[in-house]
Amino acid sequence: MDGTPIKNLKGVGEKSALLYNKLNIFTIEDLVRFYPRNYEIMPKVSRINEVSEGDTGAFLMTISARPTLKRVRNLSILNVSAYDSNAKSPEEAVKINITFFNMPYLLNALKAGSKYVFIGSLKGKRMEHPAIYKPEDYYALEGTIQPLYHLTKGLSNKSIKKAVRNALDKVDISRDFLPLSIKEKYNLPDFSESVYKVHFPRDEKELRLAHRRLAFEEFFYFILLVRKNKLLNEEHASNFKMIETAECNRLIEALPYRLTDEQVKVWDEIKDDLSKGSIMSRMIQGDVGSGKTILAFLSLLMTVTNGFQGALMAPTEVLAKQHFENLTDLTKKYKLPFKPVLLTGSVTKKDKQAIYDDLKNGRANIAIGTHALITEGVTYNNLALVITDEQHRFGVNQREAISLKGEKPHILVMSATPIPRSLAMIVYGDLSISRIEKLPGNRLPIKNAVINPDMRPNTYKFIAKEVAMGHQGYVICPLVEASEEESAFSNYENVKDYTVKLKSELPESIRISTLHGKMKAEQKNRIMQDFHDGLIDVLVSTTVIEVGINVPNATFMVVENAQAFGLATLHQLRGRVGRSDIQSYCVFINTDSKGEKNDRLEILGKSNDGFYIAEEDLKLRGPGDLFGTLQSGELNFRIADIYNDSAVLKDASECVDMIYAGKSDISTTELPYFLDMLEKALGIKIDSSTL
DNA sequence: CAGCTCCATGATCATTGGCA
DNA sequence: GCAGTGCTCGCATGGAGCTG
DNA sequence: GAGCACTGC
Repeated sequence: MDGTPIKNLKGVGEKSALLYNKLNIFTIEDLVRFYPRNYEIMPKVSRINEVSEGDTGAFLMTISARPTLKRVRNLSILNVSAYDSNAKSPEEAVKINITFFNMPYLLNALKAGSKYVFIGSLKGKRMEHPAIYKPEDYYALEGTIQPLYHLTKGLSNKSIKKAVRNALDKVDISRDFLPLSIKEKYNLPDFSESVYKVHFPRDEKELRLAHRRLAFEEFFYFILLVRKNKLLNEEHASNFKMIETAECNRLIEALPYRLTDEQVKVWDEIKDDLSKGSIMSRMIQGDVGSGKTILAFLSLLMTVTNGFQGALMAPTEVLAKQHFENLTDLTKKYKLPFKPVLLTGSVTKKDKQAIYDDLKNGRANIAIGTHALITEGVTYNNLALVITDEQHRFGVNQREAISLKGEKPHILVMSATPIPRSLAMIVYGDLSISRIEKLPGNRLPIKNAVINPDMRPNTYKFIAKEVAMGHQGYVICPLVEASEEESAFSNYENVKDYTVKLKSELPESIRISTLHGKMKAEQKNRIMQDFHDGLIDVLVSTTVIEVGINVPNATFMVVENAQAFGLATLHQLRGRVGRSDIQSYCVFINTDSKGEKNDRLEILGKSNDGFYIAEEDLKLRGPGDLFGTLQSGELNFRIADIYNDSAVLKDASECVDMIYAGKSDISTTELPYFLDMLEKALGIKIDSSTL
């Protein structure tokens, strides 16, 4: 393809090249593969009275007089009056007023008598900031789907669009990484065509097809990589073969609780992996609170007692510190042979050096920290086990990086991200998966209720009752404070007003406080601390309540406007209660008048199992719900999304399976080319004798 | 905490229509 | 490399939410 | 008005 620098494109000079660099675009190819973030449909031109109040429309208007320009302090205001160009006579034409702020140059651009298409929403007979098109330009765009790109300050959507168009003309994207037979089988268009159409589709059908094609390719190569990792690990004997040690059993016996059957089962699997002589790559999936951490500690214990080192990586410093403290406590309490060090970004250089030394000569046998554990120049004496907590930040490539780092350690991944089983098997295909589905025995399942707004009084009574029993709880609202203007969210409850409301609804003795993202960190911490110490009974909050915050005495949660949240978020939120042996409750208030999203809430009402919820959630999605709902944090693909494109993911997986099973229809003529390409482009080797 | 992107917002007078 | 011309595209600010 | 292409030096 084309590695020519972006600067060589017409219209892109020094300055904008730098801006493109900010978006990670350096070459023309990068630009061409800078896929839209979303799309907009250009409305068809209509008459004023054909569009209902508040909706966006396109109107052909004639400017009736030279615009007027006013200044108020630093604000320049431009008013334009225009009338419907299609009216039989100017006298009876509908007149509207259009306002632009801070765009004084339009004064001379919009000439009296000339016609333009304005796109915007009418408020009565006024519009603010419509987009302006010359009629002849707009008729070419009418009804089309236009791309919306990620921007950076200084680059407009328009300029990127233009640059992409140029680039598409210029660059040669005739290469195609998918063999013909596969394309035919799965009905996938050519690469070049797809790239073009994902930017500039003629209609939705074309867009979907192009998107599917590109997603397929992305998944396809991803899965090949995963597969390669899997083989790599299976093939190689481990240098760290372990044996079961008495210490582990001693710890299990000494713990104040018993491991659940599932935990025992997973522990057996881990022991087996570690002792059988090949490299372990295992993932433990389990909801928050399912008891993964103790299994991680046990694995580390086994490693240490075998005379090796272990590392535990957490996604954030805070979590790393928590792990470190927990492990240190455990070490003291049960006299375990751990000699842990904490290694995070904020450790000073001097201390770091000492830690490096300890790890290198083996004086420390456990390293706990963030990403820094593997990326920086840390060397270990005999690192045998790497555990990563919260997989999602460490993709396959990192997994590969870990195993490439000198001696290949065993890898254990812990994840609380509930991914439907069917998808997990594909995406984590290089890992053996263990699941912990039941919560530890002393935890009672949370009782859920999905209710209508008119049940609120009962809810308040319920809150009062719980508090009277000495319990605490949360009330979650979608917004921080009321927005002045009406918008899609204006009907939602907000933290500030709701606190006031609750105070009046509940007995005065109940201590209510608020927490939201706009507060200073220090203030937030204090409130969390107070809540933790039982000085607050009810905490009204947005979704900021820290993940990992653990207040066992919190037994109830009320979620206002529950339908406004995603299932995953709600499930995550609910995880804040039910953290002890006291019965906990979660109330979802559904204020959706049409009752449309009830399905999703019903799922939550029915089950506390994150995996079940994820599975059902997936079923509820239509084939390809809107584009542009990128899951954050999840395995990030350029264009594909494992949820929205789950069908494509399955196709691609099946396709790779066929290839490995030697059942692919790749013709013998293109096979060598395909294998060659795989190896050169991606370093993936497939033994051609299996094909 | 900082830095960034996205998104909504931004100023009146005058006019209008319903109701006491 | 620099100066001059003519082209296209162009707002500024603050809160919200995300990431390093 | 900023950036850019293009021209002419």
